[in-house]
Amino acid sequence: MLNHMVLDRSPTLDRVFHALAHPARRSILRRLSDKEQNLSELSAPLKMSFPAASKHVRVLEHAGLVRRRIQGRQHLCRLNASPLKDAADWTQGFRDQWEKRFEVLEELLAEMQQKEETGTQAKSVRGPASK
Amino acid sequence: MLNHMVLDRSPTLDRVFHALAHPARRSILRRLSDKEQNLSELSAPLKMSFPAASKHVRVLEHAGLVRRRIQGRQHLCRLNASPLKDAADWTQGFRDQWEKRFEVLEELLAEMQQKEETGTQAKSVRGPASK
DNA sequence: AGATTTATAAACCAACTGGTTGACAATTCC
DNA sequence: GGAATTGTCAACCAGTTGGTTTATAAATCT
Repeated sequence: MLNHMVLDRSPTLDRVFHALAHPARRSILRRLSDKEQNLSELSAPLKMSFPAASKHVRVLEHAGLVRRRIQGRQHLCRLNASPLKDAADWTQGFRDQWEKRFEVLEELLAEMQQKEETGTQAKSVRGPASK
Repeated sequence: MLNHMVLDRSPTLDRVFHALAHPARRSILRRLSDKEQNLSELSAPLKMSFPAASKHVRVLEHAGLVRRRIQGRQHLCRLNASPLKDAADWTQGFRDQWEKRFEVLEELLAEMQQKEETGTQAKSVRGPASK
């Protein structure tokens, strides 16, 4: 456990992960990675009312993932990806874990080869695995 | 926009990101990356009742991040990190975005150097970048 | 057998989410 | 000036979250 528990208490990560936990908001982020867009454009493809979409954008804003710039009657939104990096960094802290299964496979393979080499005697060719 | 909107509609990602959006649950995951632990051990450092901690573990389970194995009266929990990889992959899709600021800086730097080299004549030194 | 440990279940609660509709304000188009 | 576009706000609502407490079940210890 390299990181202390206190590092998991991060209101920022709370907000970012929560923001990512809704498909509509992920869709908005995706589309913003292309180009700046106003609320009407962002809400158009979503199957919900305009105010609902507007709320989702606000959630993204509060998570620091979206910045808005008002120009006339339009609110132009652009992506701010740096909080996404924080989220990515947090999850990457577990990379060893999800790669571990390869280690296990390698171990198993090594074990099988080991047994094959010492092969000739019939008994104990395949015992119940390591444990 | 390389990925379609439909790819953002993923109940699995919904559950994983939602699971990560609470500090207690992130703390649990962290501690499980060390070793298998039962519910009492997991709940001990959390400032909440045992049933509350138990509920958090269940949320992690439903997100596929934790597997439990009952042994006597203890429920031993272990981490299953593969859904974390999915989350990491999703966020990594924005890596270009949060690295873009460096590109901009590099461009700016290049432009400044350009101007310094060609010194005397000011115009048409660099058109607007690639795109 | 009785006490302790480990965990679930149920009832309850306040707060928040995610959606709706309707009214309104400001900007831009004709 | 009047109409259309863009967006906010407020009220409302059903469902979920995140926590509590109390009661209960099952396994283990003495």
